[in-house]
Amino acid sequence: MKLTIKDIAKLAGVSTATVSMVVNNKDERISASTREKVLDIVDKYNYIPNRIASSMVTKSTKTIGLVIPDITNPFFPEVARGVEDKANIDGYTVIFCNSDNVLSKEDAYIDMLQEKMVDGIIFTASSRRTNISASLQRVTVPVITVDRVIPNLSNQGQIVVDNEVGAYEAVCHMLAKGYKRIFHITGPLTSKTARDRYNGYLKALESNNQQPLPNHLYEGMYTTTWGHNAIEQLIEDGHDFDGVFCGNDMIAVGVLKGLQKHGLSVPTDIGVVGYDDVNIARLVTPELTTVSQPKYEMGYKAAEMLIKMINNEHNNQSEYTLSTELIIRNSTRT
Amino acid sequence: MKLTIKDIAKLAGVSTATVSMVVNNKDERISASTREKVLDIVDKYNYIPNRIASSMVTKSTKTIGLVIPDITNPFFPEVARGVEDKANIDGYTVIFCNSDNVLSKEDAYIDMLQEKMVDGIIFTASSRRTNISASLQRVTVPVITVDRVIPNLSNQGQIVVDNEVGAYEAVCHMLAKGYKRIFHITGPLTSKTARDRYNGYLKALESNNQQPLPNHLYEGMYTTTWGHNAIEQLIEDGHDFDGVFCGNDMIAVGVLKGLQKHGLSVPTDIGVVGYDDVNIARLVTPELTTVSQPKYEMGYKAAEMLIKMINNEHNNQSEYTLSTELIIRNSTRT
DNA sequence: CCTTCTTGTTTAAACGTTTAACTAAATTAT
DNA sequence: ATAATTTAGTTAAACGTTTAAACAAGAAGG
Repeated sequence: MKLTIKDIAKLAGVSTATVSMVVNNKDERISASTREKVLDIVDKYNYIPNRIASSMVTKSTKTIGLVIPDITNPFFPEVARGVEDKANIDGYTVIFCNSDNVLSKEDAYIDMLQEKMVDGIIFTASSRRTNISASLQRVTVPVITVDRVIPNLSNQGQIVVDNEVGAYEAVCHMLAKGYKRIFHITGPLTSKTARDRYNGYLKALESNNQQPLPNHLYEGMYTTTWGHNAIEQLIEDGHDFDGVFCGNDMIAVGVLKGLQKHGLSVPTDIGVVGYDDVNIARLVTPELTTVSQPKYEMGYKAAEMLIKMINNEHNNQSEYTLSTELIIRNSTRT
Repeated sequence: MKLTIKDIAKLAGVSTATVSMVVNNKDERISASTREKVLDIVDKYNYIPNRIASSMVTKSTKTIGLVIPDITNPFFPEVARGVEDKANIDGYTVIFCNSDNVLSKEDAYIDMLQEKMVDGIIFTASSRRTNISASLQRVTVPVITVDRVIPNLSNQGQIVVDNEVGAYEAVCHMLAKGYKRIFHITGPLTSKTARDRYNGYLKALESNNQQPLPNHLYEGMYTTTWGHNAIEQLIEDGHDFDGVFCGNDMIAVGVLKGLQKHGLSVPTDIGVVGYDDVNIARLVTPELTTVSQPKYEMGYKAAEMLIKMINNEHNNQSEYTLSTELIIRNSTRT
């Protein structure tokens, strides 16, 4: 039988107000003896306050929603962990939702979260989301978008990463190591993220006085399979190349496999650089040189910013830019 | 301004009961015209029902808690995804919690989930949890333990995997391929999981008329680092070996790296087998032969079982055993 | 000794739903 | 025409908290 505050009040011979005050440490005005009496009963009967009921009156659920494409994608566990850690520190709880980058699923989740009265939402939207939807329009709580921006959404904070600089540095590194004919294999250029990386690549070539090669761009998916296919294609196309800069690590791993299959040695013949620095990057052979994104920090900062917005300690339209770090391993020459 | 059911009722010129009935499709007794009138207003004003308030009266939050050690461990994202998918199908929402295998964190989360009135909990407990804690004792909702069992916990369903058979088959495969001196590198034997795998290993030797080698067991952590260290140690110890069966894939990856460093070729000189079949297994070189655990299905089944228990469609003390599958890749001879 | 403060506690309304019990009107049965 | 039944909707209590306002009793001030 679950005990309520009323039961405890009766057992302790006080009012529910008193019990409420002592269990919430709002007990400046409560005498020490009463406090102890109440606490004894609470302990003895294992009283568990019903936060649903408190939420009704306080209008705060201490819950935030996290909408990501897919926790199974190695990029997201760390982000999620960052979110959860910061949330937990501040007494928040995280509801997590996998949208598979499907707009209708995203919207359904947004509605669900609103119904559950979350205090705020952290959202990595599909790159196909070109404008605000009805569900998003209904959102009244603060939203932090991470790595993606939702056009026309108010009450939005943003966590972004400087992808252009990250890509720029990576490609400069390749050029510095003597790779001269570098191709770019990437995911869909519909996302700003992908375009920024591509631009960084182009700028690096430019500032090293190189013309981009003809047909230097292979656009596909963010998967190992695509990486593998793309490099096969590239070889088949008869291109003369000695480097490939990849849109993410999964692609790079596929590229590594493809090159290996064709007996091309990395890093001696060909240099390969990935993006993200997922755990796999350190485990493949050769270990992958890659641009590390601060995944955990992205999640952590997102939660931090969101909580500040929830508490009105933060202006409503703000942006936080994190930077990347080039991790040099063994898929590029030393 | 957020509208409540009262506002909608007033706008539609009906009672809140009527609105409630139509938005919940309990409207057999409502006339078509009234229903339409209400629905129009609901649409027009973007009414979002407050599920917190409903929960108060229905005593069901349609929320479940998921407590795992660490989403960052590549084993768990798939489990979590399985849970979330099934939960979502049935209209449940998932609160996720990372315990880092720390008992006090586990307990704190269990308490928190109870306070938030979750309808049930899915729990992968630390292997150090040898008995039921005060927090667990307070739990009144159903709990499904996955891959771990909590002694003396009532109202518990269990999802387990037949690890002994999985290990047995793996080691039999190695023996069949001609590996004769197989060592076992694993994580802490405090968990039943680890012990079952070890027993499977021993049984396989036995049924192939082999004595276990002296000092055949290296017990450490479930990490790449430990795998690497252990194999170094093993080599240093001067053991004559031609195979290693690993407690999980992370260890196996470390072993692969160590072997490579010492110029030992896999699978020709040495056979290596992992356990779990995390995504990395397919990406290392050589691709890892491993025992696949049905991770997604474990999560999915756990959610399914939990939801059945919540709806009292399932007996309270039940167990579901899933089986493993040996995935033969290139770290063992063909 | 009366008034005013202070301290400690209680009262009761409010939060936004659901739902059992009730009612009024319309229909059917007798 | 009246009673019984059906249909369509309403009323009001309940869920378990928090918290502003009220209150009672004792202490201090004049």
